[in-house]
Amino acid sequence: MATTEETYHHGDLRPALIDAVLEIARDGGVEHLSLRAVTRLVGVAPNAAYRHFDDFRALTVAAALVAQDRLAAAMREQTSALLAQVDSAQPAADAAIARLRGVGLGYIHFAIAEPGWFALALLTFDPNSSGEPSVTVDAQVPPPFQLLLDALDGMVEAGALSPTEREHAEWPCWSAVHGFADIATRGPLQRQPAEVLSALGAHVVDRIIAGLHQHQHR
Amino acid sequence: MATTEETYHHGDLRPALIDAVLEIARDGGVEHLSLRAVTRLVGVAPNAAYRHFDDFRALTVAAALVAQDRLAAAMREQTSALLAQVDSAQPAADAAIARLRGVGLGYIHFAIAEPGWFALALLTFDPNSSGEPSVTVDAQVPPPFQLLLDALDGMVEAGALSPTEREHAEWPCWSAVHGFADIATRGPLQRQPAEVLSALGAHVVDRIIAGLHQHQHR
DNA sequence: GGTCCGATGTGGACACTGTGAACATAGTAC
DNA sequence: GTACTATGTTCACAGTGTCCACATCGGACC
Repeated sequence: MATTEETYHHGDLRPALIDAVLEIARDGGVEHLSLRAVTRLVGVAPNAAYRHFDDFRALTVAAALVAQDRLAAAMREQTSALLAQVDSAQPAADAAIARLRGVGLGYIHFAIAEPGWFALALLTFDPNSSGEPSVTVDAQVPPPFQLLLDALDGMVEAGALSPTEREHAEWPCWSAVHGFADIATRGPLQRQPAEVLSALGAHVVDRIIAGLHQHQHR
Repeated sequence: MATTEETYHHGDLRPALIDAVLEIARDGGVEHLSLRAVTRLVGVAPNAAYRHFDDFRALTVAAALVAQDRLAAAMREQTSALLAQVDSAQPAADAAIARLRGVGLGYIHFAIAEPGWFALALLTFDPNSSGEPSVTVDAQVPPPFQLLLDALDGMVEAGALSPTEREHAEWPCWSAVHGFADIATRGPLQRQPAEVLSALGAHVVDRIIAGLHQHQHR
């Protein structure tokens, strides 16, 4: 990995620090993160980080954005895999539903497979000091959330969801999927084997998708 | 409040420490919790806590259990309030549904109204050192979760849910409600006004309840 | 009634943490 | 070759949880 020889000046410290955060978060969990552990891993003095980040928090957020991108990538992969199983002869609504399932299952499977990165990805929000209310984070929609919005809009286009049902539909979906990921990761299900979590996660996704339609109670 | 005069021995330190944790968590948030802050508030040396708790973590968990009880109490109140609106002439299924809604709305409203206590209540789980898998925590079901299980069983008894639909139904419900509380508390909705959160929360609860029935997609 | 003893709280110390200020070095531009 | 700027280092400080030795109280025992 060290293509550049060891010098007094590291030369590529900023990305190296972010990588170190990702590595520590991956196999130690977010709670083992510390400025000193990160710089120690890179082989540099703790304060060197302050040339590239205002704060330890800022470093953490920069790495969290990377983790968020990986989460989004996993969701896209899962979506593609499910869409590939849909026969092109089937109605468009089926494909739209498969896409929405992929978004949810991708989120959940990433959380199960990479709990450290998943926890890291959540550190974007938090006590952002100043804060006038904003519907999303910093007027910029995080990529994973954008995937959900697009999938829901696709449902409407495909006729799988009425415009009325579409309203605010992102919140039930996001709540259920994120909530399950949290329960499976930090909550009462945290020690369950991956197969169990995967099966329960699929059940959660199917139930919330079913609930998007506003039918009468029987 | 000091019925016992100030002595060298505090005399009632254990509950006092737990109260202090609750107070700090309530208006400072869980991230401001520290052994030293807690003992400082009580007016005692940091090490005094070690006569009553193995660990700072143990103190924290003890307070978390109290917070969990208060959460459960809020859920029971909300459930009673909703049940009171149901006419006794209405079918039993309506009452069962109202009860389930109360469980979910109670959870969400508590999280919105007391975010510090809510975050504290979640600290029960976590890296419990050793850990063979257990479906619930320490072979003991937390009171808030038990309320959900009872409400779902009540749905079956009232005929509002088939036994097949009842299977694993606790996870979609818990995921959606807990997930929304997390989003509203620590996530992208954290700065929204309480009315907005309350309305969205109600929407989430209604959607997940609708999804419990396994009808066909239209 | 005096004496011991266990329960409870204190003080000091240690290894950590994030962060600020002052200093040192390397590479670049003139 | 000499300045300058970017980038790391070193030292220092306040804060954290936790361990160890000590102080002090209340109650039990003879």
